[in-house]
Amino acid sequence: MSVAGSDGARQAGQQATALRRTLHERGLRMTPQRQLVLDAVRALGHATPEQVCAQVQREAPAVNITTVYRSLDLLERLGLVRHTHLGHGAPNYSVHEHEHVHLVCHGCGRVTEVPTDVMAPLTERLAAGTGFVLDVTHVALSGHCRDCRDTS
Amino acid sequence: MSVAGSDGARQAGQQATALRRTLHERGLRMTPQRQLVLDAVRALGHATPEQVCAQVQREAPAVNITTVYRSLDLLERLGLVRHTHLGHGAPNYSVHEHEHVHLVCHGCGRVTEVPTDVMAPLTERLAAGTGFVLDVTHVALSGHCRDCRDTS
DNA sequence: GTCGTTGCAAAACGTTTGCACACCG
DNA sequence: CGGTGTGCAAACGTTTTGCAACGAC
Repeated sequence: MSVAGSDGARQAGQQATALRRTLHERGLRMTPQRQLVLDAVRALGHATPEQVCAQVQREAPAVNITTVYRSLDLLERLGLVRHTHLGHGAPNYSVHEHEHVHLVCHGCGRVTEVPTDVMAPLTERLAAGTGFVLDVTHVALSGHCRDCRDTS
Repeated sequence: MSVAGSDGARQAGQQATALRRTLHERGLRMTPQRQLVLDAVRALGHATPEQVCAQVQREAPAVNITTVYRSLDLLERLGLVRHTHLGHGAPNYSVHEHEHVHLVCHGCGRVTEVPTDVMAPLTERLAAGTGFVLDVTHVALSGHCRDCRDTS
C-alpha cells in the first residue's frame, strides 16, 4: 500500500513519524490507512467523511469508508483534526491547525472562512455574562453572503 | 415554558384562521395536520421532528411522520416556525416568535438560551467586514458551560 | 371535479456494529 | 505471536421519495 503520489509525498513523509509517535504514545498502531486519512484531510482543507474517503481511495481503492469514519474519530481524539457542523447533512473535517470560523450562506450554499478573532467580542461577552466558554470553530454561522442578501 | 393545556387550546383557536389565511394567500390548503403540527411546535417550545410527531399523535394517532416533516418544511417556508441545528443529530424546531441563540455544552449536553443581542457586535463586524448578513438563530454555538469548563 | 395533500412502503442517506481475517509491533 | 486495526455486510436512525387514495375548496 504505497502512501503517496507526487505532491503530498514529501509533506506526508515529514509528518509520518509525528503521527506514528503520537499513536505509539497511547499504545495505538500506525497504519497506512490512518496516514492516508490524515493526508486527505490536509489536502482537502475541509471535507465530509465521504469526500475524505474518495480522496483516500485515489491512492488506495481498497480502503473502506468504515475505516475512514474510525480514523477520523481517532484523529480527532488525538487532536489532529476536528469537525464542524455546517448546518444540515454531513459534518466537515479539517486539520486542527488552521482555525477559522465558517460562514454558510443559505442562499448559495457557499462556505466562507473568517479568522476566529472576529468572535472575540462575543466570546468575552458570553464568558462574562453566563460563564459559557465558546468553542468558536465547532459550529458554522449561517446567514446570507453579500451576493445573496439582496436577492432573498 | 408553559404554553400547553387549556391555554394552548384557545391560542390555537385564535391562530387557526391566521394559518388558513396565510395558506390561502399562496394557493395552499388548510388541513388539520398542518394546524396540529403548528400547535405542537408552539406547545413544545423546541422539539425535534420526532418529538413534534409524538405530540401530534396524542391528538391524532393516524398522522404520519412523513406529514410532520412536510408540514414543518412548509411552516418554515411560511415563516411560522424555524429550525436550528444544535450540533449533532436532529434539528430543532421552534415557533418563529421567540428568537434566541442556543448555546450547547459539549460537556453535559445542556442547551442554554441567550438573547440575540449578545450577537450584535459580531453581526456588525461581519456585515462591515465581509458583507455577510448573519442569521443569528439558525445554528447553535457550542462550548462548555460554567459547570463543565473546569472539569474538561 | 380539480388538484393540493396525505399515508404507506420503500429508498436514500450518513453512520455504526459484529465478526472473521490481516498485519503492526 | 498477541492483540489492535481492517474490510465486509448488515443494521441503524433519520429523512426523502413515488404513488395511489383522499379530501379541501
